[in-house]
Amino acid sequence: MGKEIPSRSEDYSQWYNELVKKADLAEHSDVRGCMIIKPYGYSIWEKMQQALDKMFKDTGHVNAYFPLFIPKSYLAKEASHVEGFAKECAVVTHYRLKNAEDGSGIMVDPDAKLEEELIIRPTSETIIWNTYRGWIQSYRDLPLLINQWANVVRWEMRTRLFLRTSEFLWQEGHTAHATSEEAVQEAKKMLDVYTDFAENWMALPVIKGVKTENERFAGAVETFCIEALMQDGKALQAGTSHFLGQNFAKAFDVKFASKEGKLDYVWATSWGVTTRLIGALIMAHSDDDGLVLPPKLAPIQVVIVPIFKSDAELNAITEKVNEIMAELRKHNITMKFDNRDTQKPGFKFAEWELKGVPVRIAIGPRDLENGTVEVARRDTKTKQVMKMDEAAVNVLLLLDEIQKNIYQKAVKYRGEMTTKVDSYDEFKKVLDGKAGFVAAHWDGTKETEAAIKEETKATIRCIPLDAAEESGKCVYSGKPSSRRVLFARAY
RNA sequence: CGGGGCGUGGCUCAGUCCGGUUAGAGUACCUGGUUUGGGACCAGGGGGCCGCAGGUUCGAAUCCUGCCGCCCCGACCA
Repeated sequence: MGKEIPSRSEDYSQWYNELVKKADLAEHSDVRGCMIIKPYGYSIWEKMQQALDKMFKDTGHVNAYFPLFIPKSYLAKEASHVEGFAKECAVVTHYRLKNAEDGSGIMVDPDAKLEEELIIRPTSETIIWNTYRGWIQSYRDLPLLINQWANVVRWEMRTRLFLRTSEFLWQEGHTAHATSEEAVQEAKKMLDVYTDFAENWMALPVIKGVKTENERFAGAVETFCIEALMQDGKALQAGTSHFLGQNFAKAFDVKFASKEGKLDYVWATSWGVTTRLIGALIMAHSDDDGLVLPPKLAPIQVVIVPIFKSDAELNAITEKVNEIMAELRKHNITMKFDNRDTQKPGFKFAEWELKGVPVRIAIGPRDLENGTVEVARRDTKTKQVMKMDEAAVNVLLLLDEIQKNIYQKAVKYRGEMTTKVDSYDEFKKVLDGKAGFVAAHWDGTKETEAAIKEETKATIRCIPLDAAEESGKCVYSGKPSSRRVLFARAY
């Protein structure tokens, strides 16, 4: 983009919006709060889906699909669940339109009112648990490990491309278990899967943790999460995994006969990640020139730009390019040979950098003469000339190196942006100054958490799972605390 | 729903305070030519009910009234 990443948060929002549009990822729809994901943006989601889906399968899960519509009465069955989602539900009340009698156009037919309203799913726990009742009778039916890829609708007041839209795409896993321990283990296992995905695919370091009661998912006993840090110093929840206890089993009367012949409610988990991850990817790695995509998720991993004056020259280059591409294709590298004659090389360089393609190969007459190619990497913006017959193998190594490098860069940034503080003054100073994660002692009460949120807009992102025991005093109340929790302003 | 900002060719905007020729620029687009190792240049061309409706005026993008829409900030949230 050739524009510096702004540090002020409003400017950062605008910069982000501009980047999303310029890189051809998505745009706002005319439909309230909805987003159109354009082909380039969607192809990143497809890459994410492929990787995640394989991880789910490898951990024993299978895919299924449940209805978009949820009868209102289902949603009402779990008290805290309905309370959590009631304010943001889209509701279907009628099933037919008709021509208005006064000729003013089309109108909702008042005679076509539904007896029971249907809610467009904001999440599928209720309809799935209503279904599970019929699927589970015995311990032999357990565990039930199902995932669904779907869209959901939450009527958000304020939307942002990818980070929060009225409709979004996600995957939601819903599992049923015979014991509490097994369910907790499942929730933690899926948190590990998300962590693995974030760090090794997205090159995004995350903190694994537990949510406080205030931030817990509506209907969960415990919410685990991964929290990431964006380049403007704000935190982003990148994924959640919930231990639901027996809440939904009780609400939907899902019992099983144990080996001992006793009847008991089953134990549940649910877990999900969304297209928000694309937003995370953008905000974690982009630089002044545009997107920086980790090679493992880049829809195009290598772009090849020929530099030519004549058709003859292009033909000679194409011959060499085909050899390199054939070699790379053996390793399942996705490539684009940008042989358009309508744009100049400099234009193409800038365009593919904006789109975050990790590696660019340029071949011109000079290279044909010397038997070389120019290889440029997106993350460091450096380039080197190398022998043509070594290009393929070097590019493979380079892709790995880029993947590691952007991860390391993000780790370093997060380290610099995580501050331990021991007083409330310091706490506020850090939040208003460099921002980022603030590790502080907290007395464990809702009231303190709410007061801090009210005064500073910072929330407890999580209680890190690996938080060391450390006695201290709550920065707000001065009461004793046994470990630090992570605060931040968040998306 | 509150606070701020904005609506002018596809996009980004100037012009509005202080009304006055045919409404401008950059960019994108089309044609021709020269170019091509970091976002090309020259020449020509097409494209506007200035958000909508009403009012004031000899005359409105500009002033007044109402409405609609969008963006940013906050409340809500993945």
